Amino acid sequence: MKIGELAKRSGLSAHTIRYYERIGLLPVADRDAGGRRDYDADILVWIAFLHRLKTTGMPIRDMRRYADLRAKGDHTAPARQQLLRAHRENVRAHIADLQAALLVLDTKIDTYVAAEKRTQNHDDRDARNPAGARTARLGRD
Amino acid sequence: MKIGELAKRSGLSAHTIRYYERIGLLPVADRDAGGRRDYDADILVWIAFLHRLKTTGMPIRDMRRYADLRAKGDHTAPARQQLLRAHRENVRAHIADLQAALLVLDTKIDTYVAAEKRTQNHDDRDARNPAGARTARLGRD
DNA sequence: CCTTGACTTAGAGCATGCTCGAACCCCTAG
DNA sequence: CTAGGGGTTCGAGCATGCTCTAAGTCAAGG
Repeated sequence: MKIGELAKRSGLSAHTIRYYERIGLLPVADRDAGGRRDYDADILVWIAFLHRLKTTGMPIRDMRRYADLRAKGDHTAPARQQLLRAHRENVRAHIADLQAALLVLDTKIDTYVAAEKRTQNHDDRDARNPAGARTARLGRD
Repeated sequence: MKIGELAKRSGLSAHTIRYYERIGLLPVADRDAGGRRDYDADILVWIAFLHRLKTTGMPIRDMRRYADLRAKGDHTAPARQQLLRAHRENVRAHIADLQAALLVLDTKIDTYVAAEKRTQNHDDRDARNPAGARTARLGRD
C-alpha cells in the first residue's frame, strides 16, 4: 500500500504520516523500486492504537517512548506495560475531572433555566420592569 | 487585591492574568491611584469557572464568547445557556471516548500481564528457550 | 513521447496558549 | 534618600502538533 492509500485508510494525511515517521512514531517504511514508501496493512493497527493514545491525551513524546520500546523487542514489554498503566491512571483521573465538571455545568445550566422561568413569570405579571433586580444575578457569572 | 495576590490565590501567574485580560477573558481591571490593577475578590469565582471550562477542553475563543456575552448583560443569558449546553455535550462525548479507551488499555495491559505469566512458566520449565515463539506476539503492538 | 498525478525531500509556516524579557515606574521601609 | 520589591507595557519567544510549499522524481496511460 502506498502512502496515499494509507492516508485514506488511516484518516491521517500523507503529510502527517511522513511527519510521524520522521519523529519516530511510525517505523521507517519499506520502499518500492521507485523509492516510494510501501506499507503493509498491519501498520493500520498500530496507527489506530496511536490514535487512541493521542485522543486520550498522551503527548507525542510518550508515544515515541512506547514506539521506541516496541521497536527494541520483547524484553521491553514490562516497561511498555508500566507506561500503559501510568497512562491508564491519567485517563482515569481525567474522566473523574470531567465528570465533576459535568455536575458543575448541569448546575449552572439549571440556574439559567430557573432564571428564565422567573423572568417568564415576572414578564407575565409585571411587564413594566423587564430588567428587574430579581434577575440581575445572571450577569455575575 | 493586587495582581500578585490574585496570582497566588487563583493559581494563574501574573503574566497569565494580564494575558487573559488582553484577550478578553477577564474584564479590564480597575486601577488604584498608582495605576496598578486592583481586583475585587469575586473575580476568583470567575477565574475558577474559566478554569473549569479550560480543563474540560473549551478553546479560548469559546470562553471569550461566553465572557463577551456575560459582559453584555442579562439579555444574553439564553445564548450563554446554549453555549454551556453545547459544551456539556462535548464533555459527555469526551467522557464516553475516554471510557472506551480505558477498556482498550485494560485489555492491552492484561495482555502484557498474561504474556508475562506465560514467560514465567516457560522459564521455569524450559530455561533453554527464553525467547520462544510463544511470546513473540509482544513485539507486534 | 508527453502529460498527469502521486510521490520525494527539506524546511518554512501556522494555531493555540501561554511565558518571558526589557525597560521603566512607583511605593514603602530602613 | 535609596534600595528593593512590587507593578506597568509591548512584543518576542516557546512548546506542541501538525500543515503546507517548493522543487523535483517517477510510472503509467493516451
